[in-house]
Amino acid sequence: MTRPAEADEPASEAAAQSVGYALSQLGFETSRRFADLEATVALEPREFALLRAVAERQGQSQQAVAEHLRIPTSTMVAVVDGLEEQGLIERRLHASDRRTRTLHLTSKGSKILAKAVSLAWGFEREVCAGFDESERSRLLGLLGRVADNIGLDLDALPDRGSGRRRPHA
Amino acid sequence: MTRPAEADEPASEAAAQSVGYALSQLGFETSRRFADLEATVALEPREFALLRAVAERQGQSQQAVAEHLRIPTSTMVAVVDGLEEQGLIERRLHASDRRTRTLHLTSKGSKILAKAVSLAWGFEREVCAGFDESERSRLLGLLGRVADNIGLDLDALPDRGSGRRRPHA
DNA sequence: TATTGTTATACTCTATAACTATA
DNA sequence: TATAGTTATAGAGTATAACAATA
Repeated sequence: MTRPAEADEPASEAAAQSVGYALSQLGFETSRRFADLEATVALEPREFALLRAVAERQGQSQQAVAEHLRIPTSTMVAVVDGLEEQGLIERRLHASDRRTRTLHLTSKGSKILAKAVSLAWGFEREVCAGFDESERSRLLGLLGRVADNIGLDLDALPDRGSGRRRPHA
Repeated sequence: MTRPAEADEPASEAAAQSVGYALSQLGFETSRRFADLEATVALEPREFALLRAVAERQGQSQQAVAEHLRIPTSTMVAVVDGLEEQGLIERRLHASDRRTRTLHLTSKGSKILAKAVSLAWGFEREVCAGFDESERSRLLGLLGRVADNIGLDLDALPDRGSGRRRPHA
């Protein structure tokens, strides 16, 4: 970036011209929209994430999935409870270790997950409406460079620090 | 975008190739980094926003600023209390209406704001490291189109719904 | 003694609504 | 009666740590 770096540049003009601000706003809004969309199939984002994690390799222990998702086990219990009540996953006893519970997708859970994934792709199409393939990959490339700049691994699972974060403004 | 839209595309591969996911992750992370950075001058993001709003036109009523920032007046009180305790702004009595308090930046507040703005620009340079001017404006242009696609006005102040939002994953 | 999962609890953040003092 | 600001309160969400069963 070549933009001037005067410290006393009018703060009010910074917003529209700032990549950081734009990313913050877009991230907040896309998360919100995505959550609203998944609510259509009665899933919260983290429930969606959990379903995907379980689908990826069924029979994982509850703790293994919790670590994968980087949520504390106490939270994990509540999320699993909810999904089990909805009949989307089920806890089973581990073959040899009776302390651990393995997680499995039910057929209903599998159907809901398929719908949820479909919704997610629909959202992606909405986000990228009017982009041809080269534009979309260019955008992904630029975003990847930004991620590198701030040391974020886009392929990794989110590292939710100690909680909530608001868009800066 | 021209990407195929199969509903049952492997969810695990979606992440890295998805603009929505990338935006969500980047937005979360940039917000976090920005907050950490502003903490350097003992400011939270919304305190920074409040300082900017007051600086933009001093003497506004507390309520006017609250509406501008879209935060409930009860929250506003707490934020103003904090900034006043730090000596960055001060409440004054309105000339003619003794119910309202007008907000003013102190000289200390002005200095801190200048530092905070400088930090924000430094962060922007970090985010856009290695980008030449045309790349940066291309990125801003693409992000602007995404914002249009989802009906987000990047020039407007954030509309924080009923609270926290996590990156979808 | 260590580990899996569970429960209890305490904390932060936010918003709603009651309250006061003015108008 | 309406409005600016304040205070009180209740809810959601989270994490920490005590706990029970098993290894």
